[in-house]
Amino acid sequence: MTHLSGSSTDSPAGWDGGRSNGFVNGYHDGRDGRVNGSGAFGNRGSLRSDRGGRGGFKGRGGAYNPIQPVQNTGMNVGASAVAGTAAGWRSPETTRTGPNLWLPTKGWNSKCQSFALLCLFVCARYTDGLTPPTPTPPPPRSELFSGSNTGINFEKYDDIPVEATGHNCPPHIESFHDVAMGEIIMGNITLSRYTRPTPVQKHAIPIIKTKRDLMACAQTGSGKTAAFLLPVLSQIYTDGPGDALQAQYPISLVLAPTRELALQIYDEARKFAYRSRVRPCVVYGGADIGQQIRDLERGCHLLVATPGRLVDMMERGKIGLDYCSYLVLDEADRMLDMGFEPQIRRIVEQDTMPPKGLRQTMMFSATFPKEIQILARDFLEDYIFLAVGRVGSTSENITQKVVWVEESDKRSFLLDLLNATGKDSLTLVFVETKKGADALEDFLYREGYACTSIHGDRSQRDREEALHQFRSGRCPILVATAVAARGLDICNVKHVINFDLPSDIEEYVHRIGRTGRVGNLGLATSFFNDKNSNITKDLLDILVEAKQEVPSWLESLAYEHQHKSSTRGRAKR
DNA sequence: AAAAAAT
Repeated sequence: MTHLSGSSTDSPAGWDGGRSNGFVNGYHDGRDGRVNGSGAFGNRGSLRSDRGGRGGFKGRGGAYNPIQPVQNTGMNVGASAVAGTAAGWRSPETTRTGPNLWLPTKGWNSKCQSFALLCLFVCARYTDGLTPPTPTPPPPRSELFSGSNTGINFEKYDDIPVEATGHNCPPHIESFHDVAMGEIIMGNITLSRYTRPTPVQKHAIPIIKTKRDLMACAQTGSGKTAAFLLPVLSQIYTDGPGDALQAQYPISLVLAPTRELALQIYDEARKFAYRSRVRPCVVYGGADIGQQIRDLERGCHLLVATPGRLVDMMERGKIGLDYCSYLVLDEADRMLDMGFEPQIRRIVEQDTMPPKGLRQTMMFSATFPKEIQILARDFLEDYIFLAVGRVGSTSENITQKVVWVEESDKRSFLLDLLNATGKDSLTLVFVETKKGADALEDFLYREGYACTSIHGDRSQRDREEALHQFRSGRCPILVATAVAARGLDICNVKHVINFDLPSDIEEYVHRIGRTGRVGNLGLATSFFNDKNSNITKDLLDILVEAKQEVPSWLESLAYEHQHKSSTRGRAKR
């Protein structure tokens, strides 16, 4: 979790351990009750044609600042004008002249009755086709907030050196109370049982609250997700939706490299948006697009997405990024590598999203190769670079073992490891190929182990089901490809096994980061043989830095490799 | 070479 769990690469989930079972069978429709259903904006016409794209910014008598949207300009027909007069979207500090739709009417502690009253008010008031986005009714608290799983080494995070560079970097905070995030956020922080911010949260929250662009690097499981969700949601509450009232114009966009990670971030966002008017949505491939569209039409202030499905939605005219003031790239180095970069440029630079400088851009990852940091500057303006610990380093809460295992011995060695594993802990086994994942799962299944597997050739339903079976402990062994390497916050993963080592060190860092999160201890075992010589040097460096035991054969190999390889270091990438 | 990401 990136949050304390939070980041994505870690996500905030870290604190409360695991996901909150917010969905069934891979679909997330019908998760909340609804006041007005969809179709609230029946008279708005098509997305593009009634706004003229960017042209919508003109004629407002002033420069448009999407980060601090002009309030109450009266320019948008319908919904925004109505909301303006209803004082619905203004800062709670400045407006209390009418029922405030953005905040609970009786403050944080009010119960569901006040929500019902609010709904009645909303229904009575908007009978003219100008109904605003549906408020999110409070789902059961227990569904959203599961127990905290902060570990015994949580306090040790304070020993990690922090680097924050850039113009006028605001001071860090020591407590969530040190920065004004509003009663809703503070209440949800309490419900999430976050007591103290993690280092990345201490620094990133004030930076984001002062509306600065940010490139943040922090170890896996150190709370990155919450580090961006909390301040971004807090800004949305404070600023109100501005002109982005219509369902299809999110104020904030979070992009993630895998569908399951997008889903996890969305679940975190729902947690922090509890009892607020902010409505998070998620779109990703492999799931019913019709359901996702219907969900969007009920209102979307914060959108979590994977790139392909988002582009599809944009091309269908279902989502406009014209008023997107906040852009977050989670697992940013992955999002900007060769596979994703064109799609990111398509979304961020070649459509209607406000340009850098007007929007606020935030990037998070546990790894961030120098070359990609340079590329990332294309999307940032006067940004602050934040690094908690060395970029790309691993948590000392993870015990890393590297063992020499020939290909032919891997299976029996794996069985030995599994047999030595406690009953209640989860084991994540990484392999390099999808075929390999299928084969290994079959093997373990035949050997009588309760296991499942996940990879990109599975149906989305199967993928989500496998993850659910694993998280819930029904299948305490998960065989996975790279799809599960980044960001997923699964509490109680005690052991990560690299049945096949990856070819680059970043992948290794993210994989083993599925354990040892938020101060908990974890174990990572990697099978090494002749096929892995490419990662020898980087792996050795990581082990030494994290004060791990280094096998003498690995040291020798690294020494030999150094003398025959001409492309050491980071010439690649 | 492989994995991921739209259909």
